[in-house]
Amino acid sequence: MSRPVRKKAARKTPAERSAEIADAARDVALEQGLYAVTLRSVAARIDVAPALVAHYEPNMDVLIARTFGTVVATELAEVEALVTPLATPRERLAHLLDTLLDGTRDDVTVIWVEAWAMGRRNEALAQRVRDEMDDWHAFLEGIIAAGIDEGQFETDDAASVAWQLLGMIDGLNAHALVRWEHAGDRGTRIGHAVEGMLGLHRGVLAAPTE
Amino acid sequence: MSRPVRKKAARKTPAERSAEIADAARDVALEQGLYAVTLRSVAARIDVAPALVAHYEPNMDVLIARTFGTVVATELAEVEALVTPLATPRERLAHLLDTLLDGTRDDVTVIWVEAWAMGRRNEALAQRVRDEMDDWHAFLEGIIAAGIDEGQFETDDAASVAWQLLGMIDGLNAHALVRWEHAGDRGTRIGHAVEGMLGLHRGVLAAPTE
DNA sequence: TCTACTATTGATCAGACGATCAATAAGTTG
DNA sequence: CAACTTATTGATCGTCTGATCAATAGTAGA
Repeated sequence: MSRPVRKKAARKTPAERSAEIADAARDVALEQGLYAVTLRSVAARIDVAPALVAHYEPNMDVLIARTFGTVVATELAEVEALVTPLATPRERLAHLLDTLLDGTRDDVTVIWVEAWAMGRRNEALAQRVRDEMDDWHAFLEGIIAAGIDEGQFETDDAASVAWQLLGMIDGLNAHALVRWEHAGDRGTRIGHAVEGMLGLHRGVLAAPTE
Repeated sequence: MSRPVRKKAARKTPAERSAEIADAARDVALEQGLYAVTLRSVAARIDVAPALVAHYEPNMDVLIARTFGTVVATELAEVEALVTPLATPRERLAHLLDTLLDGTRDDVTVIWVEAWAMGRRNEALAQRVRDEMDDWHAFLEGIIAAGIDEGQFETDDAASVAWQLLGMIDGLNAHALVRWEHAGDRGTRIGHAVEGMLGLHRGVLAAPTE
């Protein structure tokens, strides 16, 4: 006689349960992508009835949008913490590129790519995507502007360079999702493009800092 | 008394029907994306029973992969026809960038973006994506190699520049899918980055050809 | 004309999805 | 201890998905 695998879940405070659901959604998204974030998958992960998730999240589109937001905002915070301490804008930029293109963040890349596609059918998500892109853009622009101030970079439009850079990073990472062979060395030779955008002499960006 | 809307479809030769299904799948993909290419949506578009589509396409993953392939290969052929007649590699490259970043090809961009995401669950599609990326890469590399031969471009690694360029184009276009404000002027200022990659003087690429 | 082939169909299956709702039970307040 | 609130549940609905299969009906060839 096999009995039901799950007993009734312990009653928790709304705050606790809500956080638990958010965490589960985040984990599912990182492991299997945004399309896998469903009522049932989230419920199963915390061993709870699907209806409970629906009770806390009356609209799945919103949960998906929020999950995207937390994943991406977390990544930005991590990269910021990693790069900001560095001494010069040039170092910060070089280290940022190395970090974002080292091929260890495919889980987040999938979420970005799926978000661009899903955003056309999920306006809450689209809004969130725009917001997070704005945050990333502001971060990059800050580095570039600092470089201009210190006379390291030369460009008349830091904002424009920033979104070009973002596009480049996101595109190269997206390419890697299908394991395209050429995507392997992403990051090793992106330097010249960036040097071109910032009026640097060839090789300056990749050169070791002394 | 409402009668069934559809009579039995006229019997066609396998070749005809097969082509009809392929066309319908392509139209659905261009209008609503790859995720909308389903047995039922394709069948409905040509006013035929879903089972008939299944009869011709025993596996939807394969139909989706093939649909992606035709859409993307067609686009490549169009761009090639547009650009190849131009006199110099510099002109070809400039015109290619203008064309691909003019914001009129979102339908194809969606297909690319969805394909990168779907490719992780659909190996047939992933293989096709890699193949089409190879074709695009070869095309770009050809232009760049020609530029090197003619002394217009300066780089030691045309292949590497080619995939960086691809990444840039795809990333910037993907950003536009969620109608990010900054994505509006994609293409107007991509020049400096390319100039950096190709050792050109600033502004040379965007300058009018005389 | 008779036969063989097969294009096309409706019916149906099992599996997902989001969502809703009445019933239960755990906890809180009086 | 009783009354109330509400976290949690199972059951269920309607809709979508890919897939299978026996039955029907055009068509081509002998």
